[in-house]
Amino acid sequence: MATLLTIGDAAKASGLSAKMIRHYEQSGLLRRSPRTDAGYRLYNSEQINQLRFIRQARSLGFSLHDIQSLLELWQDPRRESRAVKQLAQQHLNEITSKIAELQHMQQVMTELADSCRGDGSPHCHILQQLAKPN
Amino acid sequence: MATLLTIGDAAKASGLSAKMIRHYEQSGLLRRSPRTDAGYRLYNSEQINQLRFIRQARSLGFSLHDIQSLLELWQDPRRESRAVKQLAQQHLNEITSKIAELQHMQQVMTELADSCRGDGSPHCHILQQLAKPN
DNA sequence: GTTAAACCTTACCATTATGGCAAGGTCAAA
DNA sequence: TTTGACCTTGCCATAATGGTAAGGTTTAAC
Repeated sequence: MATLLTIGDAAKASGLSAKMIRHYEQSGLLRRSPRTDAGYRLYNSEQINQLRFIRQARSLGFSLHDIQSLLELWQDPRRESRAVKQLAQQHLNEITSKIAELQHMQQVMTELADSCRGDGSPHCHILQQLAKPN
Repeated sequence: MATLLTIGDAAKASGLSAKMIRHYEQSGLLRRSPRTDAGYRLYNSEQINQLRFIRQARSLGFSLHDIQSLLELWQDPRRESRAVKQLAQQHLNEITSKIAELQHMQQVMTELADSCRGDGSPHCHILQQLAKPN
């Protein structure tokens, strides 16, 4: 039984918002979905799987652009896993860079926060540091 | 000697782009700067210091919204360092959250990447995992 | 059978920080 | 005077998501 879901139910089933599902369709990530006579979008289980795929990839931080590639690879029986792994590795590298950047901020911010009394006096090492010419 | 710089030189002196300096002015972060008769913006050393302050706060990841507060505190001789520290601590918490989130992605992505052969075969654990109903 | 709630549709606006481009004015040096 | 390097404003774009508004549809209750 090809159960067809409207967008609200598809959203619940996939964990995405209806708003985003429409957006993905409009930006070419998803094919234009079949409609009822009234124009309501309808989703079958295959499409729900695709939505879940997108949600999981998003939760790993993949961009929609990368997800488009991942979807194409997923649906291509002649793909080479090399291509998938390369995308994954690139994304991993970006994640690692961002972590490093944030950790640097974290370190400096921790030092700054520790060096500020945080009381009723105006003296504040944080502001002093930010104001330093450097 | 109150040396006055045009926006390009102010940009070089502060490490910001001219575009962003204009944007900061337009969004209310900076007071509208004095102009020449021809309408060119002019910056004195105090304003250059303010620009540097902004750049350093940006490099620590503070939002422009927070920077507005920091600038106000900086310029208020009756500030309480408590207020500054609170902003810093909040920002630090956000950084820490983002790091945690990214580290989670990093861990999952590492496992996924490791589980993919990355060769010419179509078999790919990464795609399998993304496609899993979960 | 009508009505009301809960859906759905599209379209537009907002966010955040930054960059690009275009059309045009200004200034300085050759 | 011309030219190149500036400056101006204004508009558009990015990425992913949310909000709102105006209006059509479906379903359940009365």
